[in-house]
Amino acid sequence: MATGRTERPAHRGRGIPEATVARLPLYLRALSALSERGVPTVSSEELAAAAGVNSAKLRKDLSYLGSYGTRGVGYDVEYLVYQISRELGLTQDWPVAIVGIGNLGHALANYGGFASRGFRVAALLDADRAVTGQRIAGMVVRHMDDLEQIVRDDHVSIGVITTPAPAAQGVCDRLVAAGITSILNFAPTVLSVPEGVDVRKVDLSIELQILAFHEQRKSGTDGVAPQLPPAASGAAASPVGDLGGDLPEVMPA
Amino acid sequence: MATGRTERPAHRGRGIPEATVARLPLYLRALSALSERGVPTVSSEELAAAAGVNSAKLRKDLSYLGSYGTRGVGYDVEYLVYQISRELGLTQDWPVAIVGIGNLGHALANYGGFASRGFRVAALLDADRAVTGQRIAGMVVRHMDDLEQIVRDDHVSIGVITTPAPAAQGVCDRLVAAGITSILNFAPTVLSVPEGVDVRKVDLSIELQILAFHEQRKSGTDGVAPQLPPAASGAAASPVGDLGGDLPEVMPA
DNA sequence: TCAGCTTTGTGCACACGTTCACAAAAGCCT
DNA sequence: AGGCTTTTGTGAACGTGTGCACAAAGCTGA
Repeated sequence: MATGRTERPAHRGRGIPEATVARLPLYLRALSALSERGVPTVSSEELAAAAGVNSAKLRKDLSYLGSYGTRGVGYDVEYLVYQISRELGLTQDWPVAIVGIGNLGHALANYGGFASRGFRVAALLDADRAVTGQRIAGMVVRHMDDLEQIVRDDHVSIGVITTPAPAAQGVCDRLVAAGITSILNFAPTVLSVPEGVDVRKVDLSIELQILAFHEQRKSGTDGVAPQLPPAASGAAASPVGDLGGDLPEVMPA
Repeated sequence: MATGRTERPAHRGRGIPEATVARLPLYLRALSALSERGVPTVSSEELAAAAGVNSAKLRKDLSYLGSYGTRGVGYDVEYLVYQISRELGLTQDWPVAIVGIGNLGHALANYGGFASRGFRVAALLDADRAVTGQRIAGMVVRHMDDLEQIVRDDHVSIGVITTPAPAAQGVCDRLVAAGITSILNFAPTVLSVPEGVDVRKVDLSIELQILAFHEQRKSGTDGVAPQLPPAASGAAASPVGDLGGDLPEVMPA
């Protein structure tokens, strides 16, 4: 690599691997705990254990940020907290808007973890007039009609979608139209967004299904239902009793 | 996208790659929607679009389950729903216990998505006597003291931890001791478990931090804070405002 | 100053995951 | 029947992520 006006420590050049980015918050959390306990320095071995990864991976991850360790000693806790925070962009304020104040939205509004690390719930929104106006976690729930204005006035940069699945794409479109480029989606739906908009999803149902898969493997209950004969593939009727009947798409609001 | 990750060798003998397993629920959801609309067959292209992946990946994923498609035609929707359900172990019942009935536990207990696909909330548990005895979503909240008995009697196979972070490891240990080998952890902590126990985590704070990282990149606000001089490394005060003051561990319970 | 010990940073090899691109299969039409 | 069209299933190339193992760097003590 040559031309780049790299006024930065080595690697910062072009991009930290995505897998590394996903682990930085883990390291940050472990470091914060150490910081609170007044621990001044930590070795890659110790920090890795606290974060639940192996030490080589941790060292490689940190090396993408720069050479912030001291050989023979370890890493300075406070300094590393700062460097990771800066890299993740947590040294600035991130106003968040939660759209869809049902059970989950309600829980998130009261969620302590939200307020930390630079994230701040700037607005609660809902489309239902029976909900708007209520006070939750010290905030008044606003109506979706005000979305664009709220995003603009409060400089909201991250939208959290906790609506029922059928409403999610519509909400997403409005958020994007209002200028938001980062979305955290709790609705069990695939959102389509234009290039440049980041969507991350948190999907309870999917996590459970993955667990079920492994659980089945473990209990050897694997083939409980005898492998259905490949039979006439074109067969019309669902081979399975009811399973086809299918679920009500989740989120009873 | 939730984080989680179940560490595992992956392609073990007759195994399905972990990345594929994580997508099967997505396909299943898309197929269920098609099924409801009465669509009889679907091409890899269409299904891939509905699931938000590319078609080659989808075909390869499905090929791990077997050859369930018909060239020139596509896949039989009902049949594929069954095959994926069976592979994921959703043709059987999975009783779930939710431990920690704070805001989030409460929301999950009422969460419709839980009930679908073979998952069934079998028990709600809490350590606080002020909470136990309450009825939530038609169920009585039981005390942690009854955990072992409940797991045994109701054949609970999956534990969901929604306690404050400091309590999570203890709860986890008890779940494992009671024989549970699949845990979904919402508490912002790294859980350590013995070999053979699967833990997946859902961590709101981490997801937000990952979004913030990308958001920062996009808005070019990157280097706002000037590179802190390496300075006296042992510096006491956290260079960042309050960041160090780690979060109040979630869930005001 | 120098030997000895600790721990980082990273080159390298390998495992895993994604994408391309195409032959083979299946249905359809004349 | 045979050619044409569609679409699957998969080999192979490529990219990303992981883990080992070790040289280099820094500290400590004599």
